[in-house]
Amino acid sequence: MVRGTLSERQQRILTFIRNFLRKNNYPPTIREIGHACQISSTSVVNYNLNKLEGCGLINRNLRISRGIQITDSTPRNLVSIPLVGRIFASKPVSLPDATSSFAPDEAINLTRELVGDGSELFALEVRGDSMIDAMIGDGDIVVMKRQIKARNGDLVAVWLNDSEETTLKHFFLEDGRVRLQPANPKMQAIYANPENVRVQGKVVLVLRQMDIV
Amino acid sequence: MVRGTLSERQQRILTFIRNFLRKNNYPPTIREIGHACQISSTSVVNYNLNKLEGCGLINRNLRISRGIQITDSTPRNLVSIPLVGRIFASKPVSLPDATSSFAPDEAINLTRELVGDGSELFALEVRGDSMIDAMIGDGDIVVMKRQIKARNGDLVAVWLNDSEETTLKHFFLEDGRVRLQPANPKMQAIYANPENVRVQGKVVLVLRQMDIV
DNA sequence: ATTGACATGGAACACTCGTTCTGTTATCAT
DNA sequence: ATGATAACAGAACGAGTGTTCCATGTCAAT
Repeated sequence: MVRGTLSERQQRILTFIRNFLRKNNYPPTIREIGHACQISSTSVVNYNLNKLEGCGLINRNLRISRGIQITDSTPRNLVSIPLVGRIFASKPVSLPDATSSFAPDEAINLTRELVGDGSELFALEVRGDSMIDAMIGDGDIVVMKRQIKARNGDLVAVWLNDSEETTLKHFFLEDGRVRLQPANPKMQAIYANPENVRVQGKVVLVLRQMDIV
Repeated sequence: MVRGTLSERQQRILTFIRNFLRKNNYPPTIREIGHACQISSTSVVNYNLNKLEGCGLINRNLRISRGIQITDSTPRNLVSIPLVGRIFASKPVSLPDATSSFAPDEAINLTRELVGDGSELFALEVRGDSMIDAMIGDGDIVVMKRQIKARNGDLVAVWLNDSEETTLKHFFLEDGRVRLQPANPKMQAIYANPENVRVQGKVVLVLRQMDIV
């Protein structure tokens, strides 16, 4: 049976499951479906659920209660990224404590499509225009992956010992020295001694949110 | 009971529920939790679940199977935003057809926290460095809300009739003329006649994705 | 009319699963 | 010691829930 050849009942069952799932975060039982769709018999619901599974629209885990999964629909794989603080050019980034928990409103939720499935992610809000040469402005949010080493070309947050500041630059290790290249091609690169450069993390994603009316 | 005063068992139960939910899209039963956390007695699981509910970390729907909801954590409200094309400075943006459907891989999923619940959203990939004065670089993705009129201060995509190009600028209508202000404060504003300016949409969010290892 | 595939109802059965009850252990203040 | 309280274990009960079987109705093809 192909998609499109759904009976009206099957259509209603499917949308009911979707709505129920969105509202309750758990799937309905056969009897709940039947009640909502005016089907008195559990066997009929079961019958139509099997049809829907035949179409590949749902998955059923037999013998367990509420064992219905909707196959299509939006990818549910969200990552909750803690917004651990703000980044100033004059201070090193304060990295999150691995054991600490964070308030839920201080987190950014993004899909895995965007940030991958790696852990060790954290987000910082940029303060000031000091990162403007990396095309990152005041109020922007940078999602970073905590790592100590950088590969050539990575956009990383680095702490410079001598000038005592944190900046976001593209990292290159060349001829025994570190070249820190701004993203903006009009601006000059900085050269530094590797011992004076401490990599704090690598930028995975930049997010700038405008006012929503 | 306050957060942070969770016993190790309660902590493990909570994370197990999270993982189970992410994997199966339906909550576990008391016995499944017990099995995973090495708790032989269902009453103990029940006991700790009530504790967790007391902290407000979960909600329980009594008497129904798998009736556990996690209160914090992932908001399920995703918006699928069609990636309708690329934006070049030399061309007007091609707006999406309202009736056309789009391939699912050509969409970006974001939470409503980030983009609001408005419709009329579409995304464009920026090509070239022509928008660099708005701190938007090659490869960036701008999420836009389709609208014809702009309010002062909005970052909008505008088509300039005389110079025949599209740029992203902050929009100001002053003294009968339009001031287009780059985001980068170091750069000069452009002044134009209102008849020569056609607003194509307002930028809601900018997204820059780096390479993920 | 007859057949057969398909969709439906109703009921009974058996397993799943939340709840509750009783009892045990450990800790701590009285 | 004594009692109170928190945390735990085991068992049993009953409601929740998926499954199965049999009977009924519909509709097109024969």
